[in-house]
Amino acid sequence: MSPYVETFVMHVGEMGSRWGLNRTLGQMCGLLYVSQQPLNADEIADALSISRSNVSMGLKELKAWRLVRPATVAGDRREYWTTPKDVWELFQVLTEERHRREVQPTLTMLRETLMIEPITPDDRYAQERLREMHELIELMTNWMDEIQNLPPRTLVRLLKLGRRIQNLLDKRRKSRNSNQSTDL
Amino acid sequence: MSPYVETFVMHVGEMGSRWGLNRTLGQMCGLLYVSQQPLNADEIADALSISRSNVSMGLKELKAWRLVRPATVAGDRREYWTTPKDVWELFQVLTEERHRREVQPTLTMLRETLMIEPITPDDRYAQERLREMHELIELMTNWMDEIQNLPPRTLVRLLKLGRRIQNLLDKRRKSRNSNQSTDL
DNA sequence: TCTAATTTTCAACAATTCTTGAAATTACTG
DNA sequence: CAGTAATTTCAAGAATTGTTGAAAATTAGA
Repeated sequence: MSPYVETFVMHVGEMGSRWGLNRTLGQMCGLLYVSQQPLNADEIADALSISRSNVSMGLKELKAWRLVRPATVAGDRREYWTTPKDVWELFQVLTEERHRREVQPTLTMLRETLMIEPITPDDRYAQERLREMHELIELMTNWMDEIQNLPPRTLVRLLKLGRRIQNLLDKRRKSRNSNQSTDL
Repeated sequence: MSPYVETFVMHVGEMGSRWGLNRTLGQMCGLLYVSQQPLNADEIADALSISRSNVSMGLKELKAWRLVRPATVAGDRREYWTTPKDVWELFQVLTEERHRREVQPTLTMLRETLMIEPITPDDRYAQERLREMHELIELMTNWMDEIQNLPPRTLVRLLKLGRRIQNLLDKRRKSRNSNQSTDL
């Protein structure tokens, strides 16, 4: 690894644990992301100075994360690997997977718990807190589902708009109030 | 803890590690969130069956996360604790803190690395990947900064709009193209 | 079908992270 | 300004998580 690449790979390694992966997974991802050519398991092990079996396990996990994909190199029997190279795609995959692991289970738990009838006043208070949390998560989840499928160009427009979104929403509300021809 | 509360607290404990906290921190947060009254350290230790010193360490970390705040109970010398009870506020704090821990360091590293002149073709390719990643993160960061300060009601409107945001953006672009009176 | 290259599995070991009780510190109260 | 209540610190041990080499399984080609 060149020093240039190494700086980056070591950093994503350090961050890996904060992103729900771990150090090795982060390093592997980072390395594959900045490598022009797909790499095979031995090359990864070599570049990161980790064991071949660690790479095998790491690839297995990264497959589950949909962060790596196989690539074939002509005339070579070994499997080669790479990540999506489009940051938007990478970001989308990461967001979806994190949502699946970090949010979905909680949503399920909240739905189930909210079915139970609270008895004591304390439980009724707790239920109210759960209800509000459920509402927020459901709102965000639905929004993400809808947003994910928009073309990146639309998302960039939204991002660049920033807080000016408020003007747009205000304007929309005004026109919907004064006029029946809505786009809803 | 009542079984009702316990279900919830144990769940957020399990999820804690996926949210950048850990099991105990998650449990403490969950417990305080659904408790009508603030709790003191002994009550927390008791409810979660963990040691008093563990609670002390946990509170220290949760303070750093801005997820707990002190509350005074009249006629009691001990410190009492609670979380913000508004899910929107809770969500905002969690998002800000996670951003600070999970994204800011990477942004700094990318900025620094992008200052270095790549020599080899491989390094130039790597730099291009870093540049794209930097652009995306910066865009998202700026957006979040702007969005965070909007009133929750505006955010709810945006969330409920979902993918229909595209219509709105299209309409805006059209009017800006055909007409100089923009709100930009 | 057999062989050799490659990948995966797994149980033992290593490293990291979490938890604890005891001691130290701080903050009240008489 | 003691004396006690409450909190924090810290080093040792417990639990969890990550890493490895050896062996098993798989695969491709002869």
